[in-house]
Formats: sequence, C-alpha cells, structure tokens
Amino acid sequence: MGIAERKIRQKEEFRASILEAAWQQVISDGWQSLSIRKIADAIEYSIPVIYNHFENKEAILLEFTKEGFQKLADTLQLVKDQYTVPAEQLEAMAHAYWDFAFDHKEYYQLMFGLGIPACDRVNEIEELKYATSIMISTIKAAIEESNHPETDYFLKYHTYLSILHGLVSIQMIQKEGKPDASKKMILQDAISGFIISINRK
Amino acid sequence: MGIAERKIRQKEEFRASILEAAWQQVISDGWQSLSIRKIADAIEYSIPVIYNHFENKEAILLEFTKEGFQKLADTLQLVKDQYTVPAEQLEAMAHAYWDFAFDHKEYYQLMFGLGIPACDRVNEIEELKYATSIMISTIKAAIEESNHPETDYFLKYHTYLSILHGLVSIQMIQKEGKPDASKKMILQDAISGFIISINRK
DNA sequence: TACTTTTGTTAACGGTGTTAACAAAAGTAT
DNA sequence: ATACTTTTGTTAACACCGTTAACAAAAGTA
Repeated sequence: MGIAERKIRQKEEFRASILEAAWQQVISDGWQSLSIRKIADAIEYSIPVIYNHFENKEAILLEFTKEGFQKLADTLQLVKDQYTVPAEQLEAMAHAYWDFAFDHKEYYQLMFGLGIPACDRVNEIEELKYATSIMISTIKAAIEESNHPETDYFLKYHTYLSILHGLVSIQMIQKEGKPDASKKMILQDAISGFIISINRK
Repeated sequence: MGIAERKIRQKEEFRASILEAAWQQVISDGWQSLSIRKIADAIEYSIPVIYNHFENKEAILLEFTKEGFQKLADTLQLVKDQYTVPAEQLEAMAHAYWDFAFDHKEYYQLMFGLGIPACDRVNEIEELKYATSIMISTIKAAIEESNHPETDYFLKYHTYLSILHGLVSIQMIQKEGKPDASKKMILQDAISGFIISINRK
C-alpha cells in the first residue's frame, strides 16, 4: 500500500513548505524578523503544527545553517576543481568564499552568527574612530619605514583589522571561555605574515 | 543655588545605576539575556523610568559599545607606547587586541555584533566538516609543495579561514549590500600575503 | 461500525520592548 | 502657607515573541 509513502511524502512537503515560508521571510526582512508565528501565518496553519516538524525555532535555523555550509562547500569544491596548483586553488577559493558570503548574505550571517546590531550606526561611533586612528597611524609608520612606502595604508589597515577580527571571532564561535595559549600561535603566524607582507621587497 | 546641580548629579547617578545593573546582568548571563524589565527589577524602579534616561534598549547597548571601543583604544595606545619600531608595535597591538577580546568578551561581542547562535553545536554540523576538509586538503597540498613541508597545516588552515571570515564580517558590519569590487583588493592583498607566507623560504 | 492514531486547533503561560494615562512628589511663585 | 507647574514615578496596557497543554477533527485500521 502506497498510503504510508504518501504520508511520508506529504510530511516532507509540509516540512519543505515551512522552510520555504521561513526563507521568504528571512530574505525579505532578515533573519532577525523570522518568527514561528509569521511562518504559521504564511503557510496558513496554526502555530503548533510547526512543532510537529521542528523541535523549536533553533532547529529551523540550524537547517539553514547546514544548507549554507553545504552550498559553501559545493562552491569551494567547484572552484577548486578548476585549478591544479594548490596556491592557485587557495586564491580562487578565497575569492569564491568572498562571493559566496555576499551573494548569500543571509546564509553567511546565520552560519557565523553575525548579529549585526547597530550595523549602520557603528561607523558614527567616535570611540571607534579613535581606535581606528591608532592602528592606522601605526600601519602608516610601518609602511613608511618599509621597502614600499607607496603602499596603500588604508588597504593594509583593513587587512590588519580583518585578520585580527577574523581570528578572534572564529575562536569565539568555536569555543567558550578563553582559548588556550597555543591558539595564540595562529595569531602570531597571521600577524607575522602580515608584517612581512609590508616589509617585503 | 545648588539644587539644579544636585538634580543633574542625581540624574547622572541614576543613569549610571541603570548601566551598572545592565552590566551585571550582561556579565552574569550574557547580553542576550539583558532586558529592560530585569534592569528595572534590579534598580527597584518601574520599567518606564528607564526610558527617561535612555531612548530605548539599543541606546543602552550603544553605550556599552562605545565604552568597549574606548577601552580597546586605550589598551592599544598603552601597548603601542611601549615600543618604537612600528612593526613591533603592530605585533604587540595584535596580541593586545586578542587579549582584550577574550578578557572583555561581552564588550567584544557587543562591539562586533557577534550573535553566537548555536555556538557550541556548530562544530557538530556535518556540512561544516565537509567544507573544512576541502580547505584543509588544499592547504596541505600547498604546504607539501612549498619550501616548508613541515609546516603545521592545521594552524595554516585556521589562519586562512580567519582571514577570510575577518574580511567578510568586517565588510558586512560596515556596509549593507555587496561591497564595490575595489574592496576585493583587500582580500587579494591578504590572501597573497598568506600564500607567500606558506611558500616563503 | 467502533476504535486508534495522526493531525490540527484554540487558548494559554511567561517572556519581550515600548507607551499612554495617570498619580505623586518636588520645586516655584505668590 | 497656599496654589500652581514641572518633574518623576507608577499602573496598565499594546503588540509582539517561543512554547505547550488540552482538546477537537480527520484519517487510517480492525
């Protein structure tokens, strides 16, 4: 009897429609605006039915997170396969990573827990400018002392900050508490590379 | 008459007590758990009084964000002043940045909008491992072809991912929409430096 | 047809940020 | 001291949120 199969299929469809409705909400107003109630409203069912298919809201978000990592992995693999030299692969994958992040912004934010609070207002914070200027002036000085005094210091500042923030936030996502001292080797490694890239002939 | 001054002073104290209560809540249960109601409860006043001192909840968070950037800037300045060679300053500041982030985790999360959703469960996602393995294998291959085949590939992977994530997330915080192509130069710059650091003699 | 299981509903609990309407206290002027 | 005004605080509500218990309806099974 195909009745059990049909039920499974229907359940799958229902589940998919929940995700579909959720995704529509996310891409139209960001994942902060996603609510169980809005999903229920969109699929024209009452709220508790959603809990028949997902344990809770987090489970829905987790679904998209997985989807996101899968898409990213597929993208990286695809790009990697177009090259043979590892260094070229790494470079191409880096660009692919970047493109993925901005082409699938919602996915990326979910995957890496980017809350984006006062996103647009953060640039107006005076204290931020202060911290920025300290770093920029140092970068500037380092460049002037280097073999390439014509280097774009603003670009280098962005690189510097990005490396730092990347290291920190990846670390924070992966582990609670203060990371063991060995993790600082990653920092040391990255920052050495950065400084060398400034002084390099 | 000092009565106006007293009022201003009292208002200031009240404001400070709100921030103090809020901060206690943040450090004890994370800033996700912070609510106007809990603050009101802690200072033993009714809810709306808080709105006499802060426009809304975001304004309170913004206050801490500013504080955070101020503290970071002070820390960086202090460390910078202990060195004279710019390259040394950059390195020391990098370590100070790292320490600040983990010594003042709550500040850092606020400052850079780190939502931390399935923070502890993210490592269990199978799709993440898939994406990870693609990157790691490439790094491994690049290292084997390099002048330093004994290099720790896991460390280099972390560096690689951190650079990428740092670039992306800093970019996302600062601007909505897809960044102009010129911003990709930062990526190019950072990734070149990374690849060089692998191949470097 | 009678029974069981699945699927869906309504209604509520406890929580959130925010605000309107109003009471109480404090300060000011007569 | 009394009358008036401003400030400060309160209660109560609005509109949301995630989640769940209690129950009704439909579907499948004997």
